[in-house]
Amino acid sequence: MRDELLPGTLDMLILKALSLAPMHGYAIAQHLRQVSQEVLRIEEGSLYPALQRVLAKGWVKAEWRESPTKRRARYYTITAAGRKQLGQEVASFGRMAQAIQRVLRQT
Amino acid sequence: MRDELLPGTLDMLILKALSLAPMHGYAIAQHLRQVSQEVLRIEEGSLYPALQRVLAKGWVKAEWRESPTKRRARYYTITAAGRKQLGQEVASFGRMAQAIQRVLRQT
DNA sequence: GTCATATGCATAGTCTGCCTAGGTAAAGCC
DNA sequence: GGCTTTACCTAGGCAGACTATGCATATGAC
Repeated sequence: MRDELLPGTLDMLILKALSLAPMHGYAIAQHLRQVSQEVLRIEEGSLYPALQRVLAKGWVKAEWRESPTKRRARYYTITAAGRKQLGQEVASFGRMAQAIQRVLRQT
Repeated sequence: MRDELLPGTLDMLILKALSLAPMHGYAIAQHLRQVSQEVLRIEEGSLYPALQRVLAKGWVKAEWRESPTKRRARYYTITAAGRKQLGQEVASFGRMAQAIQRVLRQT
């Protein structure tokens, strides 16, 4: 088990964050960290490759803008395909997590 | 997201199964599949390398015996270190799963 | 008898995907 | 000027699950 993340869930978490509002990469990491109460800490070396992945798959669109702090930032927006993918991943995750919980509850 | 498993949880699931009773590999796979109601399907190419791993780490012991079906089978028994590891992994998984659920519940 | 199926173990090679470690750069504060 | 924070990115490595394959034995169907 890794320390910061359940492997395989990163794309889903990114899509979920973007389903609330368009965000730039750094803000996604902060959002996840905050909402998860510091449990999920997304490293930059994980985050940016993941964003390239979801971009390449057409689940998000990207656009360069200026962040509130005046720096250039790449804003990502979830697409319709991305929302569909998100739904599937959430369902799949729920199924898995429940199955694992069933195993762990056994006595 | 892979189809059959949340990556990173396999060792934990194996240790959990063995914490109930010593078992051979094939039986572990069947047990997990059954308890999870067919959701967790452990492929043999995942299972046996995983058993080697937990064996190498001292979390289980192995012993050749005869299975109820008269075939030779390698029975695994969890060790004290294995139980400790299991406890840590369960705690860690719970923390992660809860954090992810918090993210997914956001609106 | 033999053929299929289920049981049981194992490895080689591949691929995905996260991590470590590095680099760039601008804004704000002291 | 130097430090911290914000913001992006890539190269290289490594862990771990998957596919594909091979071997062997017991049981039941035919």
